[in-house]
Amino acid sequence: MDEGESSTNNPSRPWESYNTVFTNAKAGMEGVDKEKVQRIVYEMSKGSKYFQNEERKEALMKHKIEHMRERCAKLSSSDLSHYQKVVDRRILELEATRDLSRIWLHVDMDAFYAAVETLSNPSLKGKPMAVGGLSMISTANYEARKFGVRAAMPGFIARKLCPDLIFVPVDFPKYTHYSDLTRKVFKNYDPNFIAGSLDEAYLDITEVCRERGLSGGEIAEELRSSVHSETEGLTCSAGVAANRLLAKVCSDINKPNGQFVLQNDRSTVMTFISSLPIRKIGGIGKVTEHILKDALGIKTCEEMVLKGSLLYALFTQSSADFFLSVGLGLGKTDTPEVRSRKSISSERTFAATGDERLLSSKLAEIAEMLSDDMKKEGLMARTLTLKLKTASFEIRSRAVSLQRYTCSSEDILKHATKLLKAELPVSIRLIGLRMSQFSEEIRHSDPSQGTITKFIVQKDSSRQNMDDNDSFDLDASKDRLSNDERLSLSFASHDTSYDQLKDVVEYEEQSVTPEQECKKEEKRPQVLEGDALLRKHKECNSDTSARKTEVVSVFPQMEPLVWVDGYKCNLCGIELPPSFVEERQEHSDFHLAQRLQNEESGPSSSTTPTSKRRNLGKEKANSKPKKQKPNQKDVNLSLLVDNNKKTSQCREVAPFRDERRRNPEEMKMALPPPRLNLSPSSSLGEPRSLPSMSDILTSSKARKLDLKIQTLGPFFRVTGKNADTGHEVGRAEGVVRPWFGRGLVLHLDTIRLTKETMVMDKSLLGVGLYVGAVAIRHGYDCGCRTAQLLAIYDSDLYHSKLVRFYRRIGFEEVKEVSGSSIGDMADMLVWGGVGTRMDANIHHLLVKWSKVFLKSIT
DNA sequence: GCGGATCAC
DNA sequence: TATGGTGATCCGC
Repeated sequence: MDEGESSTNNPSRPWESYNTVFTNAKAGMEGVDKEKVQRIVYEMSKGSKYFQNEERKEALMKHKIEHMRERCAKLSSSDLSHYQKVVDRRILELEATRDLSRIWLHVDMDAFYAAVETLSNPSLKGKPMAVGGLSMISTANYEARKFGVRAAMPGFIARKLCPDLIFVPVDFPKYTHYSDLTRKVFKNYDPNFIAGSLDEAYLDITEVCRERGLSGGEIAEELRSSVHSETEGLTCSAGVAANRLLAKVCSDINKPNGQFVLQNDRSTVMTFISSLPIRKIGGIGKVTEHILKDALGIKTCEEMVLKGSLLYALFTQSSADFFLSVGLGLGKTDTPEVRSRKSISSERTFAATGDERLLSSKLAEIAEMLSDDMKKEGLMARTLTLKLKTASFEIRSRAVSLQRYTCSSEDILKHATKLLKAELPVSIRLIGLRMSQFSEEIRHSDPSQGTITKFIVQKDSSRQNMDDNDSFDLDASKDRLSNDERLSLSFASHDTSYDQLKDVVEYEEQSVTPEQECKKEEKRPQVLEGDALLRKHKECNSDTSARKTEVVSVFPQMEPLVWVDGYKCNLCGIELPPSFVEERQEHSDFHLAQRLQNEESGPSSSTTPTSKRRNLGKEKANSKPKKQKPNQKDVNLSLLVDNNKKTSQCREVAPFRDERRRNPEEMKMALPPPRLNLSPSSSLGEPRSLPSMSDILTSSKARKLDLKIQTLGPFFRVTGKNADTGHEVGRAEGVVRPWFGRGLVLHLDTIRLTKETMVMDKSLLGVGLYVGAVAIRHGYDCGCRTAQLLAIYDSDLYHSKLVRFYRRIGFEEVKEVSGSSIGDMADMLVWGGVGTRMDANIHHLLVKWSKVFLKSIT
């Protein structure tokens, strides 16, 4: 830790001596051989998993600081003068909120747990003692602190520092009892006091002071004395100041068994705050302290104001506001609303293990504990978070939001198990479960009950095939092609207003022999981030002749799909009654997608929904999907059409394009207002616009990624190639089509990433995001509002990863297609499998991604 | 809404 | 031999 500064006993700067006290003598640590403590702690930690993790975290912090420095160095003087204006304005605004009319008192019990234990066992008095165990110490008494023993220190290290240390196990009921005694006292001074924890509280003593004509200091004396007698001997320290933030700082100054009063006048406050080290402020911890100190040279609260322009340039507005108000000595003065809990959790540490059965049983125990706690509190919640600490001390969390509120251990365990399985195999030393998003009594309805409005279909739409629908032509405004022309052109380049797309490669230009294609077909690709699965790198798709022929042979088949006898698909024989309008449309899509697929993967592929892995014939409809090894699968999504449909009667043929969206000016107006929040990546508060196709492509080039989009009528294909090797590393394909009254929908059939992706970009969102972004932007340019997909459920592990991946790039789960309901049947017929249907609002996706793509071009 | 981090006690 | 549990919040996806 830092060496204590020279301690001038300047009464107006008590924190300086306090600071000395803190490093040297706080809580009886005077005379501690800091060097020796430091050395022993280091010796005992060195090389351990814990230690390694600490090193990792430290490196991360250094990196953060370095990054902050770089950004700081890039700020121009005009940037700074701009932010200085922001600061000046903000200071005025904040200053206007300053309230010096309240008197706040912060009470903090001295070494509370240890003191209570000594109270109930006087023989401990005078002996070094710690509450806790060999793994962790909660509190140490003053005798122990002389040896350097401190709270949050592992017991085995403490014992090394102080071999005679007595360990007393924690006894919360006992502490709660004494805590209640203190609170009875607090209540006499402020019935609405805020209990921070068992051993500390904030009291607004303004009224008591006024009523009794006593100063804050006098009240503090009296209160502390009262606490001492009511608890039969416990001592506490107090701080008195105009707001809670300052009072908290003050209560630490003359600890233990002391108090400090800061007068309620502005200049006293400013003097007090000016040289106060930032670390003394609640909310500024080790990391923030380092970042501010090492990157910006801010060590004292005063410098928060002096360097305010840097803070506003480099941090979010809310962070900068906080820092600035700290620098001004401002803090909360109101009596806050009663805050209800927002989550409840249970977690346990154990000997690290990777044994699935052991972990399962741990998980079950924790689910049980959590459920019990919830029942005791009468809580129901719908978001479950699994927390893991790996053997290497890495913390992971995985969450799901459930359809219903629950507190049952069965529900919790069921979903927790899913989450856990998705992480295996992994060696774990801690499992935790947390529930949040509580139900409110007011809202009794099930939040999951999205309106599954089923519109009654009165008339079968006989036009199921998009072939006869001109609105699918992606380039309706110019040189519309006849069917014949389309065929001869094969996958024509998207006309594109983006020069970056000029280099679109026609399939004819590609050169891979059918032999190569067949060989490659055997190889299995790897997954995203090495975990998920993938399609092999360099797909068989690159065959020229085969593809061409395939295209020619496929597209002529795109005559309208016919429902024989009104209900039977003429292509595959599947039966769908006329009332299943949407399912029929999706089924039709399936055939089209399948053709596209065949065109790519060769003639050997079947063309019916009952083939390949999407196969889930009627006879298997209720059976569990076959488990496959992850590495045998593609990352494969199927985009569904929007589910909220109207009857054919209501149908309007949507214009192919929403022309409004083609107008850049109007497009801007449709955007959300620029964020006030000056986050690190926002440049000078300029309004953000959606990433254009050019933005995406430009940005991708910086990553050595060549993106191309090809279209054929409503179909599109996005390919991403490694700019250096020319190898394909990812692709997305699908179809754009109108949906009744809903405009156009982007139906993405597949997104695949190859093994090489890993080499190019370790980021999960890297190549996949770019490929997806081009597709989504394409959909946007076509006027689509919605995109949907099906994350195929092949195994717990794989499925969960897939869903998580799509969630991270912005899709949301719509429903589970599990095969358990009649409604699922149609989905299964269309998609040939079970899984999770997910969708996304295209505009939202672009907004969400804008930073990624706009950042890299500025 | 999710996941990682930070913070406090 | 060996480094906690609970809850909140913020930030960036």
